[in-house]
Amino acid sequence: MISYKHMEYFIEVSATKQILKASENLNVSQSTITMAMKTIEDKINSKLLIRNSKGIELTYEGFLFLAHAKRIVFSMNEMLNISEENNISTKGEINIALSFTISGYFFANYYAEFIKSFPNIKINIKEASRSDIEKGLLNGTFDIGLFNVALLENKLTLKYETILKSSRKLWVCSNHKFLKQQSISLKEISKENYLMITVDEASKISKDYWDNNNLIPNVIYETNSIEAIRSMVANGSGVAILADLVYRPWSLESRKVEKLNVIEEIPSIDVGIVWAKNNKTNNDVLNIFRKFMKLATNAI
Amino acid sequence: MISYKHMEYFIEVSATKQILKASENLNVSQSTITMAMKTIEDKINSKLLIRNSKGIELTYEGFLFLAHAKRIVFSMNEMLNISEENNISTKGEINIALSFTISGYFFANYYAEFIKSFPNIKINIKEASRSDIEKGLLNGTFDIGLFNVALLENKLTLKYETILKSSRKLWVCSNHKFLKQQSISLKEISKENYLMITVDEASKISKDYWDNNNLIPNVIYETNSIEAIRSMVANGSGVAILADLVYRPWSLESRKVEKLNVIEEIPSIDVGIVWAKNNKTNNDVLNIFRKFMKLATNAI
DNA sequence: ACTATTATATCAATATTATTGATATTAACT
DNA sequence: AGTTAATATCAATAATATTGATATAATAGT
Repeated sequence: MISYKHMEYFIEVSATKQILKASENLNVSQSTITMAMKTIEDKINSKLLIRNSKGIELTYEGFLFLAHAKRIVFSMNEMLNISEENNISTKGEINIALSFTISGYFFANYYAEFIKSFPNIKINIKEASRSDIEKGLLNGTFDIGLFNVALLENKLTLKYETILKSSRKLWVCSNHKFLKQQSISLKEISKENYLMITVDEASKISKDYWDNNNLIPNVIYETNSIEAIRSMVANGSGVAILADLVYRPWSLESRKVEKLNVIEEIPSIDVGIVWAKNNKTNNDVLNIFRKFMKLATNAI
Repeated sequence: MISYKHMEYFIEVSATKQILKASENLNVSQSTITMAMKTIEDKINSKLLIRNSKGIELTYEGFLFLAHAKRIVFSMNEMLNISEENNISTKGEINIALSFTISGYFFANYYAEFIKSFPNIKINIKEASRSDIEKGLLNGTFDIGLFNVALLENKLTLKYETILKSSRKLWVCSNHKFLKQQSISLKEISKENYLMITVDEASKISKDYWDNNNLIPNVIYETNSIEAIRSMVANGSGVAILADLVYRPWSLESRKVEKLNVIEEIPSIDVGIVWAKNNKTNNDVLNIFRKFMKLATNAI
């Protein structure tokens, strides 16, 4: 089985361009490296190295493997240092503001894990509109905001990091004719009954991509409730374009909702963690929270 | 030694919350998992699981480990599929435009690797200003642009992905008094002789962060040449704020350049790969190039 | 054409590590 | 106190990694 060691070996071989030199740098025998390289190539099932009398060269697959290996070794090293962090006892308080969508469909899981892990950090949560969150961050009411940063206005005074991209798909009921098609265009969708979600400026974004394609959806219903749309889609009342973020596979009832890709470019929801550049709050605590959210959401 | 297997085990244990169930799902004995978990904890040197009579719970370290493990397993799976891609024989042509900085300090290595890996893809490279690149992408002259996307203007018609963030630091000579200081502020820098780089709209960005802090640098020299600045900094003629991207550890001469962090927030160079949404060029080729650049630059 | 040099490859012996099955231990219910 | 349902331990065994000695191959210099 390929191990962490194998990858360190491979990285050293790539760096030195010679199996022998790599083995010397790693304090193992040359045959160890030769064998290890062979093991990797067997498992990957493709040649990674071109051996010649001067040393080795990477194949394209080797180059790809190297990129992955470096990432893995990097991640591994971070893991090995986990024990040193030990900031579980950090005390403090953070005021967090969430947009409606983030609050309902994103934050709950992470919140539970966070308070379990950091019992001494008090989190105050408030739901607010994107513009109110931005104002609050700037006047110090909130320390951290979580919302769709595609809409961020105060780009000079607020900093952010995107932690999750969630693409928008077409939702249809389980016996919809679209399910038999290879591809679906906005033009076709414009002929269907369309359910418009209005929460968190979604209709503003929606207008943009319909306008860009010179089309108008046949809106039969407008609502702030994602659950309402889910039900209506499931029983065939219409279709909607919504982010994967708010999708839940159907559980209780028999009727299901299916997701389909749309040909045209539709912007994703970019969930971001936002803070004011000049925020003076206990920085340890903010850093822990930011780091936590990044790590948690990175976990594929 | 921790292996890939260990991580799969750990992920399954986290998912089932029980060592026994995990062992059944993985078709190994319960003691195998118990031992494997112990091996991991020994190597990481911290408890990852809280064992109780109902099963297990993750500690905070366990939660962090899980995030890493998932990423690693994901990366591993991608690696194992490397052999299937096999798009080395793809034929085509791409017109690429680079900003000056990217051309001189970033692209060369990747270019060599790319043409070696894809001998049947012809790459035409042109150096141009950021605004000319944007125009060229929109009118079809260029397929792909590489430049600092912090400056991107045509956000609606061009798409991009950031592939590298390079932060800006203060460069000083090796016997500079700043090297003895704990921290350096823009205010202190404003009293030094300052060397201003003007290439690729750098002075525009520079003006922004000096203005934001209500300070004016004492510019004694303006140049388009990063090499000129490097030499002048090295022999003590002045200091400069430049991106890590263009830093090279000194080699030939004895005088060196040192890099220091500045207290104030200074924007990074965000190297991005940019293309027109409506570009009709052979999409296989563009995808290969984009994927290649992402992978290559991701490799820490 | 020969030889010295500098690489990688092979292979059987050995060392290390992972896995197992049987059994012990533990904590929570009843 | 006894039952249940979980994890922990441990010595035997299986699987894997490493080694040292040796083979093979390509290149450069004469």
